[in-house]
Amino acid sequence: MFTIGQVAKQVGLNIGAIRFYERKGLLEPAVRNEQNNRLYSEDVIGWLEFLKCLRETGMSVEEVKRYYDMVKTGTSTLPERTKLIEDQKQALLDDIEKKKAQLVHLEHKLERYYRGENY
Amino acid sequence: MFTIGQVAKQVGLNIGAIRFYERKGLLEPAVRNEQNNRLYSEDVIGWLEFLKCLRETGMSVEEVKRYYDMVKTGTSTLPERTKLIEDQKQALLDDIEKKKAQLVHLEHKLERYYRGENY
DNA sequence: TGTTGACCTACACTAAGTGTAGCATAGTAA
DNA sequence: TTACTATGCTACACTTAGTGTAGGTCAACA
Repeated sequence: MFTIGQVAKQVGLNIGAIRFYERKGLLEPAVRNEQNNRLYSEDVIGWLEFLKCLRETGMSVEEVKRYYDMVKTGTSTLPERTKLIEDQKQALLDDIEKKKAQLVHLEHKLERYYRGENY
Repeated sequence: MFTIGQVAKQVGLNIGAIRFYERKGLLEPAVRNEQNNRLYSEDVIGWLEFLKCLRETGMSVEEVKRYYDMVKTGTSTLPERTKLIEDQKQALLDDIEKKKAQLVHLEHKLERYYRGENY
C-alpha cells in the first residue's frame, strides 16, 4: 500500500488533485491507516493513470465520473463505455488536427517575423 | 465597422469573451457609437483571430497580453516576440506528441473492450 | 403602440484544480 | 528529552478563463 505522496509522485498528479478526485467520486474513499492517512493499492494507481489520461484527452471530470460509475456497475455497461471511449478518441483526433492547423498559423507568423515584418 | 455581435460570429468567439479580453487589456477599449455600442474595424478582427489562435495553442491570457503589449511597443520587440512565438510553437509540438501518445492509450483500451474484457 | 432584438453594465457562478492556515503525528538529531 | 523536519489531515480561500443572468437602454418593425 502506498501513501498519497507516493501515489502523487508516481502518477504525476498533485496530492490536492487526488483528494479532489476522491471528493468528486472519481475514486473510492481511500482506506486509512492508524494515523488517518490515505493508503492506496496498485489497482488505484492503475485507475489514476487512466483517469489522468482521460482528463488529458479533454474529458471533463463529470464524464470521467460517468465512466467510472459504469465500470463499477459491471460488464452490462461495456457497450456504453466502449462508445464513450470511441467518442473521446474521435474528439482527440479532431483536437490533434486542430492543433496542426494552429501550428501552420504560428509558422506563418514566424516566417513574417524572420523576414523582418512587424505583424 | 462591425458590432460586437458581428465580430463574435465572424471570429467564433463569445460576445462575453470579447468584452472580457477588453477588460484584461488584450484589446484596446473599443470605439463606441451614439448608443454606446462597441464598434470594431477589420484590424481588430484580424488581431482577434490571431489572439484566438494563440489561446487555442494553450497560451495564457497573461502571456497573450505580454505579446500584445510588445506588438504595441513596436519593432524593437521583434526578437522577443519571435522567441515567444517560437516557444509557443514548441509547446504546441510537444502537446501534439503527448496527445498522440494518449491516443495509443485509448486505442489499447478499446482493443480490450472489443475482445470483451471488462478493464 | 408594443414588442422584438441587439446592445450595455455589474455581478454571480462555474470548472478544475491550487494554495494556505492550522493542526496532528512520526521519525530523526543533538 | 527535546527540538526539528517531513508528511499527512481538514477546511476554506483563491485562481483562470471565461459563461450566464438581471436589469436597463435604444432602434426598428408590425
